[in-house]
Amino acid sequence: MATWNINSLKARLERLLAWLETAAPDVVCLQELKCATADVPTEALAEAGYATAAWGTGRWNGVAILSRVGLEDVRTGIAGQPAFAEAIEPRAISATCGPVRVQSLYLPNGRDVDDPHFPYKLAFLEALAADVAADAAGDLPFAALGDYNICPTDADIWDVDEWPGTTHVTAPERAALAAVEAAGLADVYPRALKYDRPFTFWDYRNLDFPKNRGMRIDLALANPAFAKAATDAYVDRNERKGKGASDHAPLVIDLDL
DNA sequence: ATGCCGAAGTTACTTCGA
Repeated sequence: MATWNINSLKARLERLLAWLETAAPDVVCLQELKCATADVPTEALAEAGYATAAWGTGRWNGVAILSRVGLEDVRTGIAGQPAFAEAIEPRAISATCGPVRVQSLYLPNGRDVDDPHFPYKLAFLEALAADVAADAAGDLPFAALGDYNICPTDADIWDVDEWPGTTHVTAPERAALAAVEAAGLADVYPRALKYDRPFTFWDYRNLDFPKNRGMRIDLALANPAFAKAATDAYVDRNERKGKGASDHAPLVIDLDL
């Protein structure tokens, strides 16, 4: 099982297909497709062995679930999902893949604490907390995976004092995230493949990746049945290397089900 | 080696991301 903000499905397709072959995940949650549903390369993914459920509207946002173990009961969006600029954005999709149910999430960035995008982010999290409650309490292994655009603690950013903006680390965002977890989901904390902290995002600018100026903002929030089945979790930082990389690395979770 | 931002709509520049 994996979650990965690929920052454009079209631009990342070759790397995605190569990664699917080497990492061989059964289920992958993708975010930031940056293409419309009709433009999702479902045939190429099918040739790689994966069924695809996707929701995208164009150049921004977009989420998908890839699965080679079944893909049933697909649902787009979340209950009570708030709109932004009068649009319901493609930021959530969920499906049952064999023995697990997963939700692929791309939370709003927030932009700035004074920007309308910030209360939108908090409202989205509030709706999410209610949306996941039933699955969180259920017996079926369930996880809400994706780019939450929040560092849960100060340890989840290279240096909180250097963070030039104010979003991603504020108390209201962390409280809203805690409310999602309070619905019955636990943060599946991954191990780092290098250095001591499992960052999942490094900005393209300022040599942030070579200097390991990263953030852990891609999370897997799991219900007890899912968390109990997790035997390992890590961030595949090798996928952040080289030309044509996404600015996020995949978060991979091994499950024994 | 991990290397100084990238994607996409539109067409020279803009918006967005975290």
